[in-house]
Amino acid sequence: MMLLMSRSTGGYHHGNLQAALEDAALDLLETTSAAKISLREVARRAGVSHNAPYHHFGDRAALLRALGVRGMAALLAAQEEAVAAADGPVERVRALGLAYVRYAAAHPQAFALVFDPDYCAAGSPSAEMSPLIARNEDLLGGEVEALVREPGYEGRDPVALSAALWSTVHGMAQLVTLGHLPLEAAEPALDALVQ
Amino acid sequence: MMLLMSRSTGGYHHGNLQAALEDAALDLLETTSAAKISLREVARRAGVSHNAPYHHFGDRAALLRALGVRGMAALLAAQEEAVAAADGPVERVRALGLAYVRYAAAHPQAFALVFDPDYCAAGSPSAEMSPLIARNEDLLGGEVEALVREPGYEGRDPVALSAALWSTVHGMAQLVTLGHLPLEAAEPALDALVQ
DNA sequence: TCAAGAATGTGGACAATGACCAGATTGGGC
DNA sequence: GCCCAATCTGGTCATTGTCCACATTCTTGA
Repeated sequence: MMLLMSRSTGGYHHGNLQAALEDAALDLLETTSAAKISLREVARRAGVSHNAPYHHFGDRAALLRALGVRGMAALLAAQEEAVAAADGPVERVRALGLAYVRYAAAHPQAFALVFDPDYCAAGSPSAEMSPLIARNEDLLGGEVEALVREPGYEGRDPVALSAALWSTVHGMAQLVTLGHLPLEAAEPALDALVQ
Repeated sequence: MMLLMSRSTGGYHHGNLQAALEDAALDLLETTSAAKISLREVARRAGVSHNAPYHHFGDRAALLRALGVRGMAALLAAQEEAVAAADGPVERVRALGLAYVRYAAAHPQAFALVFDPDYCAAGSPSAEMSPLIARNEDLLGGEVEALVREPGYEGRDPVALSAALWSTVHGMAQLVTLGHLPLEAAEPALDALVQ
């Protein structure tokens, strides 16, 4: 019995160190880039020895990969929520893109981690990451399928259009988080393509 | 006399260590991400002690910033060359975008470094980086000015369109270098927006 | 019930690294 | 020709990732 207890103080055993480490690292990720997060600092924040994390993550990269999965899940959830709240094919695609950009702007380090090839390489995604990526591609693909049946978009290749739209919102997210583009410029820029 | 000598062997003084360090680091950048490049390894490759680089670069980040400037210059040159070789406003914008993506595909680590906030923050660009960024924005902005006078693009806001196109090609470059999008998909995707 | 044994924790160790210091070597300007 | 600044060297230190041996606790099965 007593699954998933969270007795976080006192005992020799932490109780739920895995989640505590991810939480501590996620906290650090609010203000620090993934490259600068040290496993030892995370362990210190969780109140355990510098070696305890190795019983839950094979190495530093594994912890960051787990954070990447969390970030991807949050990014996907933000898009799904925005799509569900929007009316009409054009408006749904617009909402999806804006949600993508806004998530990146709100959590720049987490967003960067999701697409950091040092930890989350697209070539060999983790077992947890793969389905999230697939769901995201399906989400966008489905909305674009509906879009190309709208007047003004008929006859466009949905595959090429999906790739173009993903590129656009991803680039926007990058440029906004980097400071090359103000967040307020994202919406009019997106409207310049999806009017 | 004898400015810029390059006596690279023998003497206690290298002769042109600054450039040699950048070259060595640039070599490493062909196969290794910026985050994994160590100053000591660069010094080893240049055949000097682990401390020599500090006489030419304040710290590790300064060396990587210098590489970022080189990368940005190369990215800009690739675009300028492509634009000069293309005919007509639409075709020039297309060529510019493809050059951007192709440069990234050819030099993924260098491209990533140019936009790595840990080294090349957009908020406080170095004195060498600023004019390059400005030139790149002018280049794109000028081509888009010409584009919006073309049939099919009249009346579009050139500022919003510039931001959108930069976002698109930048996102494409990211997704291609990350492996989320095959390079061959870039051209048709770009054509889905700039037909 | 209670004794393995698996999980999970601790501290110690080691190599690599970034950064600083003092001192050696060199070269150009007076 | 001499001095000073630029350049390069080795030494040192704190931090980090990772491995090892060992301690503690939980669980499981006889």
